[in-house]
Amino acid sequence: MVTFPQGGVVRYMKKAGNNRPTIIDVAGIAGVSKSTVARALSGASNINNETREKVVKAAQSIGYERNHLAQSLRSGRSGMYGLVVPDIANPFWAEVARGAQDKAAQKDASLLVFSSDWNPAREASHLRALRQARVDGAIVNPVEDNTDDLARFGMPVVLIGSSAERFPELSSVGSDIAQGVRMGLNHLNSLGHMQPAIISGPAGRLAHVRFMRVVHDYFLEHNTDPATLLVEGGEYTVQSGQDAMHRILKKKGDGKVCVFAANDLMALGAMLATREAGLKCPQDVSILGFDGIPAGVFSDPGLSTVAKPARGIGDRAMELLSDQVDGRVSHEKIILPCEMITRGSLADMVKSSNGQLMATG
Amino acid sequence: MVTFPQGGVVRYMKKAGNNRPTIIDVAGIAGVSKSTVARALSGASNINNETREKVVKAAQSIGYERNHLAQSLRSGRSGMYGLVVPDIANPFWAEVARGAQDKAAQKDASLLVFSSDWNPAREASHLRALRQARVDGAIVNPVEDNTDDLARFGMPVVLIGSSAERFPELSSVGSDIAQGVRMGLNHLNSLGHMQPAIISGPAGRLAHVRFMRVVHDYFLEHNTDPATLLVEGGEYTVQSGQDAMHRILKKKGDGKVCVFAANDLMALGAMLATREAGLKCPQDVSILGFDGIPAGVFSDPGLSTVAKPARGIGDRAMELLSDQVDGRVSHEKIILPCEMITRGSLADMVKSSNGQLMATG
DNA sequence: ATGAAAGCGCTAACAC
DNA sequence: GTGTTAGCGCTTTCAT
Repeated sequence: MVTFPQGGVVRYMKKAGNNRPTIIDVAGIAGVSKSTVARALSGASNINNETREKVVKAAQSIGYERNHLAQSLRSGRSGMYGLVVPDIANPFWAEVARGAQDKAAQKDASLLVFSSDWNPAREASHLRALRQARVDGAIVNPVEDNTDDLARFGMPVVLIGSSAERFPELSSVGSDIAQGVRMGLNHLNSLGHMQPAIISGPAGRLAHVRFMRVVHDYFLEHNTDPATLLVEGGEYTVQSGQDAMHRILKKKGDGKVCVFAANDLMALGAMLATREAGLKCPQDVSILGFDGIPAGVFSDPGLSTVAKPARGIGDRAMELLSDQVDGRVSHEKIILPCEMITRGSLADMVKSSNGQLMATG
Repeated sequence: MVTFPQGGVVRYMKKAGNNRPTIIDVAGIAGVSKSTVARALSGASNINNETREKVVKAAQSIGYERNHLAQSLRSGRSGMYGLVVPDIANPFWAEVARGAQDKAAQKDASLLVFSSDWNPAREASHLRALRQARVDGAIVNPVEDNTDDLARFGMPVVLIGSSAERFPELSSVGSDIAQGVRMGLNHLNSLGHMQPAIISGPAGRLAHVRFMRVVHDYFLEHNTDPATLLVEGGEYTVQSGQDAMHRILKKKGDGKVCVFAANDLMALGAMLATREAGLKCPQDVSILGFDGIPAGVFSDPGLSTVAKPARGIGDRAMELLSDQVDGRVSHEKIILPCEMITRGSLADMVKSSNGQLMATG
C-alpha cells in the first residue's frame, strides 16, 4: 500500500478510480510534499531545479491539470474578468468584446461577456453574477447613469462609453464623440450639406444626449439655429433607422436629402429605406453613419462613416483593468479619437452644383 | 465580544473590516449554523420557513453574496460552460455564440467563449483552459478531425458543425448541409443556372469536404460531370471571396455568371468584386450565399442565401449539453434544416430568356 | 529548499 | 429541521 506524508493513505484510496488527479497525487509520485508541488508548478523561485523537474515530470505523467477553482478560492484571485455591454448583437459592441477578449487571452485570463439589452435590471443582475463568480474586475458600459449599482459594485471597474464623465472617480476608456461628431459635420459641410437631418438615438440614453449636445453646439457655432434641424429618433437598430428615414423622406419632400445617423446600423437602415422609396444614394440621398462596423462595406454605395475605435476600446479597457487589479495604476481616463471613413454614400454638392455630379465622401 | 458556535470568535475578528461577508457572518447574525444558512439560501426543502426568512433577512442586511468559487469547488459543479468556435468575428459564429449565451443565461449558467481562429494549437489551449476552469461541459466546433484532443477532453462535450459524423459517440447539433446545398442548387436550377461556379472553403477543412461532396453528388445525379464545374477556393473571408470572384470573372469571360459561395462573407465579397469589375448583380452576375448572416440585407441587391439555423444551433447545443451534464440525456444527434432566403441577388434566366429580364431569387 | 498545518467559503454526510 | 464534522484542491505562513 502506498502512503504519503500527509495522510495520503486515505486520500489516495478515496480518489483511486474516479476523480481527476490533484496536487496530492503528483506529490505522491514525485515523492515530495503538497507545498513543493505547488511551488514547482507555480514557478516560484525558492525551489531546487531538480525537484522542479521531477515534479513537472510527475505531473505530466498522470496528466495533472491545475484546478482553477481551488486556486482562485485560496488565492483570492480568479483570473476572470467581466464585460457588460448593452447589445452584443450590434457589431460595434461585438468588436469591443473582441478587443477585450483578445487582450484577456493574452494575459491568460478569461472573460465573461454579458449583454444587458439596454435593460437596467438585467445589467444589475449581470453585475451580481460577476460578483458571485468572483471576477477580478469588470468592464462595463452602464445603461443608465445610476450611480448606485456601480458604486457598490465593490470591485475594480473600468467604464466604457458615455458614462465616463458621470463617474469621475472611475477609470474609463471611450471614444472622442465630440471630435467624431464635429469631424463628421465638418465633412458634410465641406461637401455642401449644411443642414443634415439627424437620426438620433433614443431620447433617454446618455449617448444620445452627448451626441446631440455636440450637434447643437456645432450648429450654434456655425450660425444655424439647431431648432431648425430635422431630428428623428431611433433605437440604434436597422429597423428603427429605416423607419426614421421614411419619416424624414416624407417630411423633406422631393429635394436632396442628407442624413447623419448616430450609429451605422441605423444608417444602413436609412439606406434600405432610401432604396425602398425608389431613391438613389448618393444622388438623391446622402448618408453618413457613426461607428465603423464591418458591414458598412457591403452596402452599395459603401457607407461613409465616422469610425469609433471599437477594438481599441475593448483592448485598452482590459489593459487598464488588469493594471488596476494588479495595483499598477489606480486611475486613468483614456479617450481615443474617431476616424473618418469615406466609401461613397455622400454626394458632393459643391462639385455637382458646378455641373458635374460626383459621389465622394 | 461576539462568539459563534463554530469558533466564531477568531474567525470574526479576522474578517472584521476587510473582507466580504461569508456564510458564517450570516449565520452569526441569524443565530443559526452554517449549514442552515446554506440550506436556506439554496432553497432546500427541509427547512423551517421562519428560519429561512430570518436567514434571508440577515443575508440581505449585510449584503451577503454567495461565493461561486467555493460553492463550485465543494459541489463539483461550476455552473460554467465553454464554447469554442473557429472565428467569433464571423457573424455566423457570433450568432451561434449568442444562441448558446442566451440559453446559458436562462439556466443561470455562464459561458466562456473562445475563438480558435482555425488553429488547432489554439483550440487545444482553449480546451485546456476550459478544463482548468472546471467548466461543467463544452460546446465545440473542432478545427480538425483530430480525435485525440476531444477524446481525452474528459468532460461532457457537444459538437457543432461538420465534425459530428466523425465522433459518432458524442452528442452533436448541426445544420443539414446536404439538404441546404441541394435546396440552393435546386433553386439555382429552377432559375436556369444549371452550372454555377463555386466559391468553396479551404481545401483541408472538413466543412469544405462535406459541402463539395454534396455538390458533386448533386451534379452527378443531374447528368453533369462535376469536373466541368468552375471551383475557386476561399478562406471564408470577405477578401478571399472577392479574390475568388475576380478569378472566376477572368476565366468566365463576358457571359452571364452565377456563383454559389460556401459562406455569406465570401458571397458578399463576390458581390463587391462584381461591382469592382463594373458588372451588375443580378443582371450580369447571380450570387447565392450560404449562412444567412444579418449583413446580407445590406447589400444591393440583398444577398439570396441558404440560411443555416445559427441561433438554433447554439441554443440546442447548450440545451443538449446541460441535459447531459444533469444526466437527463446521454447522447443525441440533432440536425436542423436550412432555409432559403431570397433577396434579389439571383437573376431569373428562365423568364429573362422569354424576353423579360427579371430579378427574383 | 522543503514540509506541516491552517485555512479560502462552501456543501454534504451524518447525527440528533 | 438543525447542528457537527469533514473535507473540495489549492496557497500560504511558519517551522525546520
